[in-house]
This record gives sequence, structure tokens and C-alpha cells, in this order.
Amino acid sequence: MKDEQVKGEHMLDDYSDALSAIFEQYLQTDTEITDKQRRILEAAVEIFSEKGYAAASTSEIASRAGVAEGTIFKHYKTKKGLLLSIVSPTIIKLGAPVVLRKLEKILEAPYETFGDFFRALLRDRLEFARKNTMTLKILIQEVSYHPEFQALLEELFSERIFPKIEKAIEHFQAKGDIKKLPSTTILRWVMTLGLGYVGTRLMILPDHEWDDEWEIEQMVEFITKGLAP
Amino acid sequence: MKDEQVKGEHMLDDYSDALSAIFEQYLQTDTEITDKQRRILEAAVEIFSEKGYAAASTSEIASRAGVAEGTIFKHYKTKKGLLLSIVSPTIIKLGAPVVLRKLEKILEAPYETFGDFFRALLRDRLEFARKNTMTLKILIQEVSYHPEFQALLEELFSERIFPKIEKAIEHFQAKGDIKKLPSTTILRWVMTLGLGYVGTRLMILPDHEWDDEWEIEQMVEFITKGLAP
Amino acid sequence: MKDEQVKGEHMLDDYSDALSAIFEQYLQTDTEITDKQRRILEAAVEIFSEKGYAAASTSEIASRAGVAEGTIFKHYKTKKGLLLSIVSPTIIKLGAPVVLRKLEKILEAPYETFGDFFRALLRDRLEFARKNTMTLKILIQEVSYHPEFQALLEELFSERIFPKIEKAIEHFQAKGDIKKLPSTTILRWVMTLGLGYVGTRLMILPDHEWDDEWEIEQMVEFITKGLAP
Amino acid sequence: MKDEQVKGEHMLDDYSDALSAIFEQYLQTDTEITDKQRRILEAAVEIFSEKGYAAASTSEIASRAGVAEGTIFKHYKTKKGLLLSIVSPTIIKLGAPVVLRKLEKILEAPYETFGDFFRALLRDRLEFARKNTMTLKILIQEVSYHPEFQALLEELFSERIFPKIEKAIEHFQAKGDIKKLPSTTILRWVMTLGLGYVGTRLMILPDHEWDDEWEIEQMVEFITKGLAP
DNA sequence: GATGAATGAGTCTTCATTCAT
DNA sequence: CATGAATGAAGACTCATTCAT
Repeated sequence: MKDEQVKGEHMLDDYSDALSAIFEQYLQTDTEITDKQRRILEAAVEIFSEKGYAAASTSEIASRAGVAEGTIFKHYKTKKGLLLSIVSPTIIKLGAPVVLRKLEKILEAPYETFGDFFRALLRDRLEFARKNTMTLKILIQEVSYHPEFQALLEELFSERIFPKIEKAIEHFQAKGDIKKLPSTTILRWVMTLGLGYVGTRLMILPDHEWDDEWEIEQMVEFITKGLAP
Repeated sequence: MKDEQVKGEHMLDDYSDALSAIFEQYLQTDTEITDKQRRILEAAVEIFSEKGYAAASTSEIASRAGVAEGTIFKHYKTKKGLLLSIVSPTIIKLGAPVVLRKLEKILEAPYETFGDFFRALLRDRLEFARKNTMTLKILIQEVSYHPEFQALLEELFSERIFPKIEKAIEHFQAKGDIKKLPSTTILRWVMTLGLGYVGTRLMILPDHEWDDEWEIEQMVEFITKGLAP
Repeated sequence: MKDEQVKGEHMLDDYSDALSAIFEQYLQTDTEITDKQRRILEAAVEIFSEKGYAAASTSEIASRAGVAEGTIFKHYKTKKGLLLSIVSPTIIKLGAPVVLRKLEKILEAPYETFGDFFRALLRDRLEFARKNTMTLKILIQEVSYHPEFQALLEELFSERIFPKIEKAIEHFQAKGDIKKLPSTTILRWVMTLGLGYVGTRLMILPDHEWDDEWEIEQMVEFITKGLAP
Repeated sequence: MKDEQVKGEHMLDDYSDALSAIFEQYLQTDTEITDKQRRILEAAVEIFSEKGYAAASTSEIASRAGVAEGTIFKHYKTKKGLLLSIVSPTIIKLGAPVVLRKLEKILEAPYETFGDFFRALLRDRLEFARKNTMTLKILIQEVSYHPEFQALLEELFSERIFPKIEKAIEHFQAKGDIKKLPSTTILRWVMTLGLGYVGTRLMILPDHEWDDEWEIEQMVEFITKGLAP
């Protein structure tokens, strides 16, 4: 699992086309990040996630980051630019594992059953969300209000993630592992359950005692039985 | 179904205790609403749901409602007061059907199986959400930033809704209808699937062609099979 | 003394000329005052004296008076009109005792010495201030900001009060009772001491224990000795 | 006299205790004042003294100072903060000469008679008031409405100024120079006369021709005779 | 690069005043 | 006469952004 996570986080190499192009403008992938820049980003993530983008003030971000007000604007032309440089990379990383070529070869490979596939995906994304909880919260809250995010997410999901998961679903349907329902419906159930767990786990009741492995196994079993042909 | 919805919306008579007390202060239940007041509320709902509470300006609300800015403040002391008088009633109505005494008597009555129970609840809440889509969107977006909402929701869910649904779950478990898993886990799955459908249906892809009855039936079947003992 | 006070308050009959004319517009001397009007005036006096004219709001006055906001404006065209109808009569009454014809005949009459004259005047005005403390406070506070008040006061003092007091001073100087200093200087000392006592007594330290008679006698003696030729 | 004034203005070194502590928060004693800040203060003093604090608008202050409205709030968090930074230092300076330790040693020193003492004090405070006329006018007008000012003044007068003047009075009484009246009464007479002169001289009739030395001498003589044992 | 003073448009809110009922 | 809903101008204050140092 550790392994997979690492992959999930670093194997962005495949983003070699349109989407990347769109993203690149928001990413200073090559620029070495300075200390002040890092502190600004950290402060911004905290404050955006605490009060929301619109209610956050750049002056509060500056003071929490311990820099002058003007410094923020040296690095990120506008407040919105700051938001973009926080959220955009997260959107990319969000879809990373699914987009991986390896995962494409799912047909030949690692997962015997749909349950295995779901388990792997959920573990991976739970770990990812654990590491990026605040940023994801910002994304979830702000997506409604920023068409750029909607466009990026739509491209990501409808052209990359969904097709591949659909392929996987169809693969397991062909194998007779799961019922022949429209893949969009299955997709929604699966995402919905996963997201429901991750969201409850990390954002709604983070202080509750959780046995992740057990919960994941129950969900796998639930889905396996629910989708049995 | 029409019947049930009507109940869901109007059978608030049972709110005869603590929660109501808390809510009452936000509700002008008896006050006859004037025309301008209605236009203000409508405009506010639209604009809050379009751009979020923090980014909405009272001057824009006033001009969309066709009233002077001062008029808003004659009726709702503050911008926040306006938000509260939109969201608070929705929070109450949100839990209405579950809190009904009738539903408490679920043991003796209407629902043969857990699937029937889920179907009824989902249909009812889908209808409710259809009628209150914008207000619910506001609630979802703003709940993180307004502790009052969190407090109300927490009281509503943890002391009213959850206990009753849990009872239902335990009832069907005792009947041997569903598997003996912790009711919190089942609860999460069920809510998550329902919410996932309602949210996708009304907020994320409202323009997609949906066959609600079919989708609901599939979900009922999925859950029934997935939870089979 | 009681007697004198009554005179001081009621003997306005002599105001038969220019000044009255100016004042009349602000006075509804003949109009019978209604109950609501009285409550408005009382509330306004309280609130103006508590927070000052500029910081007082007509809506607060209305609510303290127990009338509708609009009612104030039915009776007093503007907020300023309300202020005028409170302060203007007080300005008139302020000068009343001195302007009285009787007092003009001071030469023939009641006061043997300058000290007697001062004592009588001070007692009278102390009683007057006691009955009109709040209104006088308003006058003192607002006179700087309202040229109308300055004009009225100037007319009152420079054309009526001062000349008469000066006559009295000259009378006592001629009698050899007091020193031959410029009457303006004596006037200032006398007014200043009187005002200093009345102000301290009623506005600055109203809760202190005061022996008015004793204090007045000391002042009389102080002045008598200080002004001795 | 020049000399004394200088002392009066600069010998604040003795403020080494409680009162200073209270004041310090309002004083930016060390901060170098910028040009814009100075213009803001000047404009504020003018406008506050012309129309009163409540009726003055920050936008008018800004435009008279030739700065943007926001600039005012960069330097003084609120309109009230601006008022405080104008009035508080004046309150301190107001009591300065009396509080000086030197003056405490009045027993051994400079003043032969109570008249000499009064003359020196009056000259000094007249000069001070001449230099701070507008600020003092603001203080006088606003003291009723701002409990902070009342508290500061009360501490200043009742714990510092009055006790020392009382000591002086008792000293001259012991010397047989003045009559044995309660010192509070004498204090009131003396302050009242002084204040009456300063106020008339600078605020009520500033354009009148005044012979300060002559007026002061007359007052000294009046007091001396009036208080003679 | 970093600062922070300065800006002025924009925010929420209050207020005196009007007018239809 | 009395009401109170409605107004819109004005108020204090905040904010993202710029720019000289």
C-alpha cells in the first residue's frame, strides 16, 4: 500500500497532453519554492479551509505566514492565483492513480475481482485524502464557484477517470464478476460509497475512532454482494 | 408518493420539544410574509446559492429583489440573519419525515423490508430536495463556516434522525432481513448512496436524463443484496 | 424663594418684542400638547442629553417614546426641529428673571447690596437649572454646533441680560458697594462663579452631598469681600 | 513665564506610574509620525472641533487631510481610536504642571502668597490652552459621551491634581494667607474663575481685545481679597 | 526579492425622512 | 392623527492590489 501511494503521488509522468497544458500555467513545477512562498501556501491553505476563499483575507494570510502583504502578490499575481496554485495541483493528483498506464493494463493484471480493484483504489485515495485533507476541503467548497475548477474536474473525470474505471467495470462485467448494469450507475455507487467513507472519516468525524481496514473490508463485501450478477 | 411527500412537508406537528425551541427564534412562523419580503428571500436564495454567502453582496440581493438596500435590513437585522431565515427552516424540514411519530411505529407497520423503508425515504427526500435544491445547496456550502448550523444539524441528526433510523435498522436486523453490522456503518452506506444520488441528480448533473424510478429500484436492489445476511 | 422661582418660571409676559418674535416660530405656545407629543419630547430630552444630538437616532427616540417613527415627523418636521423645540424655550426661560421689568427697577428696590442681588439670582437660577438639568445640558453641548442657538443666546445675553446686570453693577458701584472695575470683568467673575457652582452641583457631582445654602452664602461673602472697593 | 510653560509642556518625566500605564496604550510616544499621519491628525482636530466627533465623517477628514479614507484606518484602527490619539495626550498634558514634583515643593519655594501661586498656574494653563485650544474644545465637548475620558480625567483630577492643589491651599491657610474654608470650595472657586477666563478668552470671545496681564492681575487681587482671612 | 504605506472601490449597516394606508 | 414599510444617501470600515523604497 505504501508502495501504491508513492506511485499515486509521483507517477504524474503520463500527463503529457492537453490537460497538463491547461494546468501548466498554474504550476511552477520547475521553480524551486522559497521558504516564504511555502509559508504563504501553508497559511493560505489553512485560512482558505477554515473560512472559505471569499471570506479569507490576503492580509490575514500574510500575517499568519509572517510575510508582508505585498509579498503574496509578488508570487501570486492575485488572490485567485493563490487559490489556483493550491487547488490545481491537487486536482491533477486527484486523478493520478487512475490515469496511470499501469492501471490501464488492469485487464491483464493485478486485480482478480472488482472488490480487489475497489479496495486498492479506496486505500490509495484514502491515503491521498489524509495527506491533502485541507486542500481537498477547499476544492470541494470552491468548486461550485469557480468555473475553471469545474472545467478541469470535468475534463479530468469525464475524459480520463471515468472512461478508465468504466473499462474496468466492463472488464469485470465481461468476466461475470459483477452484474450488467449501466456503468454510470455502478460508478456512482462506488464513488459515492468511497467518498462517503473518506469524507466522514476525515472531515465530518475525524476524531471518532476508526478501523479503516475493517471498514474497507465491509464495504468491499457490501459492494461485492450488492453487485453480484 | 405524492401523499407521502405532502406528509413529509406538512407533518411537522410532532416537533413539540427542545429542538423546536431552539429553532423557533429563527422562524417567523406566524408572521405573514409580505411581497417584498418574499422577493428578498427569493433573490437571496438565488444569489447565495450562485456565489456563496460570503461573496454575495446585500446590494446585489437588493437590486435583484427590486427593493432598496435598506429594506433588507428592515426585515432581517443583518446579512447573517437573512441567511439564517433561509437555512434554518430548511434544516428543520430536512429531518421532518424521520422524526414523525408515525415513522417511529415502523415496527408494526408499513414497510415489509429494509428495501421498502429505504425506497420510501429516498423518494420522499428526493422530492423534498427537488423543491429545495437551492436552499439545500446553500446549507451544504455554508455548514462548515457557521457553527450554528453545525450545532443544529448535529442535534437534529445525532439526537433525532440517527436514533430512529438505527431503530429501524435494528428492527430489520432482528427480523433477519439484513446483516448484523454496526448500525452506524449501515447508516453511512445508506445515507451516502441516497445523498450521492440526490446530489448527482439535482446538483451535479441536473440536465442529464434521469429515470428516477429505475435508479431508485436499482439502489434498493443493490442495498438489499449487499446487506443480505 | 419659592415665590421667586415661580416668578422666574412664569413671568414671561414681558417678552413682547423682537426676541419673542424670533422665538415664536419655534414655540407652539398656544397649541395644547398631546400625550404622544409630550412623550416624544421627554424621550428626546433624555436621549439627546445621554448621547448628544448627532449620535441620537430618531428611531431610538420613537421607540423610547412608544410611538411610531413617523409620528415624530408629524409633529416636528425634522430632527433639528425637535431639537429646537426643546432648546429654544429653555433659552428664553434662561434669561427670564433678569429680563423682568420688576428686576429692572432694582434701583428702587429689593436688594440692599450686590451680595443680596447675587444671592437672589443664584438661588433662582439654581432652582431653574435643577428643574431643567437635562435640557440645559443639551443646550450647553449643542450651542457650539448650531449657529441658531448662538444667535439667540447672543441676542439674549448681549442685548438683554448683560445690559441689565451691568446696570445693576453700575448701580452698586455708584452706591459705593463694590469696586469700580469694568462691568464686563465683574460680570464674568460673577457668572463664572455661579455657573461653576450650578454645573458642579448638578452635572459634574450631582451625587455629592451639598449644602446649597451654605455654599451660596460663602460665595456671597467671597464676592462681597473680593469686590469691596 | 516662557520658562514655566516649557516646563509645563515637557516635564512629563514624573508620570512614572499607574496613570501613565493607562495612557500608554493610546500613545505612540516613540513612533515617528509621518507626514500623512500629521495631516490626518490636523484635519481630524479641525473637523472634530468644528462639528463634534459624532457629526464628523471620516471621509471628510480624509479629504481635508488629502489622503484616501483607507489611510486613516491604517493608522488608527477606528474613528474612536483617532479621537483617542488626539485627546488622550492632551489629558495628560493638562495635568502636567501641577503634577510636577517641583510644584510639590511649593512649601519651601517660589510662591510667597496664594495669589502668586494662582497667577503662575493661570498663566501657565492659559498658555497651554492657547496652544491646544481646538483639542481642549474637543475634550470638553466629548467628555460626557466617552467614559474612558471621564475615567482618565477623574483619575487625573481626584488623585493627582486636586490633592496637590489642596496641599497648597492648606499650606497658605496654615501660613495665615487665606481663610480657613473647606479646600474643595476654594478649589472650585479658583478653578472656576480660571477656567471662566480661559474659556471666555479663547473659545467664546477670542476676537475681543484682551489684556491678559491686566485681567490676571485683577483676578489675583479679587481672589486675594475674597479669600483674606 | 521584500516591504508596508497608500489607495479607493466596495461592504454591511444606519439614518432621517416620506407616504400610502 | 398615527403608523410603519420603504427609501437611498451616507457612514465606518475592509480589502485586494500597487508601487516607491
